[in-house]
Amino acid sequence: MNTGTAAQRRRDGDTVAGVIRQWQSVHPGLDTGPMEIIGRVNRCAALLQQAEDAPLRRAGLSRAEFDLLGALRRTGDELTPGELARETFSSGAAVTKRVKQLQERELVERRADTRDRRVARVRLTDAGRALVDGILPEQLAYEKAVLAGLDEDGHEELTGLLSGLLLQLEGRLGGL
Amino acid sequence: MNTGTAAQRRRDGDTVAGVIRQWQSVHPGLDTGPMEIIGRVNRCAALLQQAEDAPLRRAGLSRAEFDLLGALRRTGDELTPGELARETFSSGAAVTKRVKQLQERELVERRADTRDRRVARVRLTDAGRALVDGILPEQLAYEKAVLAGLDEDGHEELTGLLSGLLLQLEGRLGGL
DNA sequence: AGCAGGTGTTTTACTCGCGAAACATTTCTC
DNA sequence: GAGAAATGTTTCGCGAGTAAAACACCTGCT
Repeated sequence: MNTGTAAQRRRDGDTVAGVIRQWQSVHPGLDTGPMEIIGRVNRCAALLQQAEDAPLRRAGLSRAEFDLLGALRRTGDELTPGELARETFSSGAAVTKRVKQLQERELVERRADTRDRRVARVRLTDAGRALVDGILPEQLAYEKAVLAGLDEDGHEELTGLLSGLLLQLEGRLGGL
Repeated sequence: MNTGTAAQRRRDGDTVAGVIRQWQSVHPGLDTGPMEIIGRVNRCAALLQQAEDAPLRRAGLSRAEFDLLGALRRTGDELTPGELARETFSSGAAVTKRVKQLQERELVERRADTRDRRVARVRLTDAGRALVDGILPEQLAYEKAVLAGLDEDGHEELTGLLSGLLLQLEGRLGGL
């Protein structure tokens, strides 16, 4: 005897489903449809960050610091504080502080731009590059393990759908 | 002439696609597959929070405060600080502080439990309930607008897939 | 050239959240 | 029923992030 599809059974089983049921019972008319997706995106992100913060802290880094180092690593080049702020979604002031600390730990270097003396140029040291290259595969391996519960087709589909959602969000915010 | 499926065009167009390309060009061997999903989940969550924080601040609330009020509202009952901490994913100390502030604004009340004098019981005032009931539909309407870009079937599918991912994450973390 | 306004970065002052320790009360154990 | 262990909450000290002001430099106008 089966009470529904596999997707339905999944959907009724996570914590977000419980939250939505609570809202429904308190506010019977409310359109809780969006929560089914948005609530789950938020909760997934929160749990993922929580899980990935542990190995980072073992390496002596906060997530924000790792994001900064990662941005430098993947662009393969020097970035200015302003670019780093945009790239890592944080304020300029926060970047200033983080760069100072990472510099003291000799993970990044800064030099003055010769053309425009307002701007600084930040780049990874060899130690900084090595640190990122050591941590990143660990993170990816953990993520791969989490995703192993979904089949191949699921990955494809999920990627496409999330991409659509993300484009909506980026377009909508970019438009303002 | 068409260069690929709609999903592919979407996938190549968002900012996460650009980040992944950067990693690939700097680390050609790396298995960046997980980023296609995890990276997008994280970015979606970040943009959503950013978008939804604005209306909250207009109402004089932080996201954390709104989460606390929301937990009280949807359970329909009194909660202890400990329960609120678990429900809102934050530390007990943070809950203590927030309750104190919300109490000063007369959005929540506290009374002592008669059975167990260690525990406090926190509940919404009428003003607190009205505030949540005013904000929530606004949030849901915004979310609905964002999701309007995806079709009906997309909602169903996305919900099911995210739920599967979330179950993995909750099981994995719960097991530790 | 000189200065008005724009852009990039840092400093300042403050808020917020956390972990650890302290405190208060209950529950277990003998 | 007295002490020990467990449980629930609050206080304390600190680190991190923000917004706004201050600062430094560039650029275009006259």
